[in-house]
Order: sequence, then C-alpha cells, then structure tokens
Amino acid sequence: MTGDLTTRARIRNAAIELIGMHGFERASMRLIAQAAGVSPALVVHHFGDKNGLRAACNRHVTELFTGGNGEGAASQLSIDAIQSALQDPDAYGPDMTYLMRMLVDDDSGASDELFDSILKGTLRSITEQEQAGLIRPQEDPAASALLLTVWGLAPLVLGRHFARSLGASELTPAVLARVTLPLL
Amino acid sequence: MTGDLTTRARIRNAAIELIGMHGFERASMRLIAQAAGVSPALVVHHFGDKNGLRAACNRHVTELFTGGNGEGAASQLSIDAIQSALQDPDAYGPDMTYLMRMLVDDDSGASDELFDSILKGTLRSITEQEQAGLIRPQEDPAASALLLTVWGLAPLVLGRHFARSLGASELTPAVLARVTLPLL
DNA sequence: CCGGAGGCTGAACAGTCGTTTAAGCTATTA
DNA sequence: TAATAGCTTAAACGACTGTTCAGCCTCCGG
Repeated sequence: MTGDLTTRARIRNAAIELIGMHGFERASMRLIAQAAGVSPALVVHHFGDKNGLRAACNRHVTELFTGGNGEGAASQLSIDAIQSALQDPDAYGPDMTYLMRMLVDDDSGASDELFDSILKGTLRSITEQEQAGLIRPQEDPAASALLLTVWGLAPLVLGRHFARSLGASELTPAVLARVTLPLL
Repeated sequence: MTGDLTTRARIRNAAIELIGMHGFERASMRLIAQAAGVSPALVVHHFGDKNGLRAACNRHVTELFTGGNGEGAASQLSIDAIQSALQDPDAYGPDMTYLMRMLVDDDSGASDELFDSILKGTLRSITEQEQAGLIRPQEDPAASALLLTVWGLAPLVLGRHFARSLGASELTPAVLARVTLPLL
C-alpha cells in the first residue's frame, strides 16, 4: 500500500513523520533521506532545499485535511474535521503530529494561515449550528470560535502529556472518548 | 535591577529568553553567550554542557513558579498560579514563554514532571473548591483536572496565534480579559 | 545505434555546532 | 612577596549541518 509511491512522495512522507516527531531542526536531511531510502542529494534534487521540503510538507498536510479542494484559503479545516480525522489514527497519525508541530514550532506565515483556517472553519461551524437552532446565538461569535479552537486543539498539541497522564502511550480514539464524557 | 546579577544568572536568563523564543536547537551556545555578554567557553565552564544549561533553566523556572519551596515534587504549580503570574507579563514574560516551550518542545522527563506538577496543582484546587462548596462534586476529578489543565494551558501554548487573532502582538492581561468574559 | 533527459549517487564543500585546551587575569590567602 | 584559586578568554577541535558538483545509470525518441 505504501510501497508503490513516487520517490518524491516517499521522501515527503518520511519528512512529515520525522519532522512531526522530532521537530524541524532535529530532523536532518540525512535522517530524512535515510528513512526514505535515498541519498541526501536526491532530497534537494526534488525539493530545492530544506525549506522547500518543509513547504511541500505543509502543502500536502493542509490539502490532506481540506479534502484537496484548495479553493479560496483552506476551505473546511474546522476542529470537527480534525477531531474526526483523529478517529483513524493509523492513517492520519503522522500528519496530525506534523500539523500540531507546525502550530507551535513554525514561525512562518504557513503556521499562521493554518491556524486562521482552522479558526475560520470553527467559526462557520458555530454560525451553522446557530442557524439550525442547535445552540443559542453567541454575543461574540469570534471570541467563542477562538476559545473553541484553542481548547479543541489543546489535547492534540499537548497530546504527549494528555495521553501519558491517561495511562496511554498514544492518542487513540478510546482515550479521547474517556475524556469527552465528563465534559458533558 | 538586572545589571547587578551574577554572571551565572545572566547567562541563565539569556538562555531562558532565547530558548523560549526560538527553541532549544535554534538557541546556540554562541548566541546565548553573546546575549549574556560573555564567551561561549564560560557558559560550559558554569553549566558543564548545553544540557546542563537547560537543566539549570528548567530548575530555575519551575522553582520560580512554585515559590522556591521545592519540598516534595513541585508543590503548588496550578493553572491558577500560572494565570495569575501572567498578570505581570513584564516580570514573568520570558519565563512563561520558556515554560510553554518546555511543554511542547522538550522530550525529557523534566517536561513530564512539569506537566504532572501543574496537573496535580489543578487537581488539588478542584478538591479544595469541592470541599468549600464552590463547585459541585465531580464524578471523575482526575479527568476533570486533566481537561482543565489542558484547556487552561492552551491559550498560553498557542499564545502566538491566540494573541494574533485578537489583533494583539503579545499576550497581555487585557487580551486574556477580553476572552474570559464570553466564557462565563 | 545513437544521444539526450531525468532519476539518482558518492564525494566533497563551506559553515556552524557543542566542546576542549591552554593560558591570562584578578583577587584572596599564606 | 609568592602562591593559590576562581573567573574569563581566544583559538582550535572533530562532528555534523545544508548544499553543490561531477558523473553514473536507465529509459525513451531519433
């Protein structure tokens, strides 16, 4: 399933996994190349330089969670979408980890765009639920959306501690389920 | 006020500020030494190596927020204490930034101890308020404490995005005030 | 058969990293 | 005065970083 990928895609996936796990600085070109089974020179051949590789990873991960339809600025990347993507950790695990790493470790504009995209998706989700009468109208929807976004992201950004204090080693759906019940 | 510090303390403070802002890897020994106005060799003379410097920073910051009485494992480092420390950002700014960086960027056991310490403080705060009748008894206090901790930490860990989407460039008490009102 | 194009590599590049070494300096102590 | 101890430095070390270069191999169109 993963063996018949383009070499370029294999490198990108290795980068996403290593950068997500260890951070951008600690994931060296040689480490990424080795994980992808290629030479370091091939990495720069495909992506120009390390920042180009990071840009490609950013693009791939965001497009993965927005359904690939990049019309406008990152259309539907709400907290709900991320939470539901977390239901299949085997498929999206490395990408989720990379996404969270991106939010806290990347000072570039891509990180800002990502957060704003999630924020916008959450805001739209709120207004939709307002209009459907599921929740009562908020007096300051923007502030509510911001809080909801930040709180929804929190267990993921702090995923390591979150899972560890629950006795689990990873962030599985079961772990999240155990904690959403007391919430209500 | 800050000019009459020990050379060792000046180096440690420079390290806290630079590591907090840019991360452990990006804050090189030479950069820290330059910021402290000393030579790189003096840094290792005082702290052994870079990990020793980090350990000293960890110890200093945690002791700063636990009142220095390190009896037992980091006694009173609850969310409340952190939030109140945030009321004086000019004094605790760099230390807070370092603390948050520690939580998401440090894989060592010190990071785990820090989180567990905050979690324990929050849990005790909950039980205290239960006994005082301020809140109704929780069915799963541990889970509640975990959620409260993670949510309380969220605006700080994501402080850059949090402040930016509020139109502010920094995380000031006024910014936090604007967002705690819709919460209630 | 030929020849160019692209995927791919080993070797080397200059630069930075954390760290070591040897020595200088100042101030205290005998 | 002489020596000892601690703070401080310049210079250099080997290891590692991202990146470049020259060339190999394979496939595909003439």
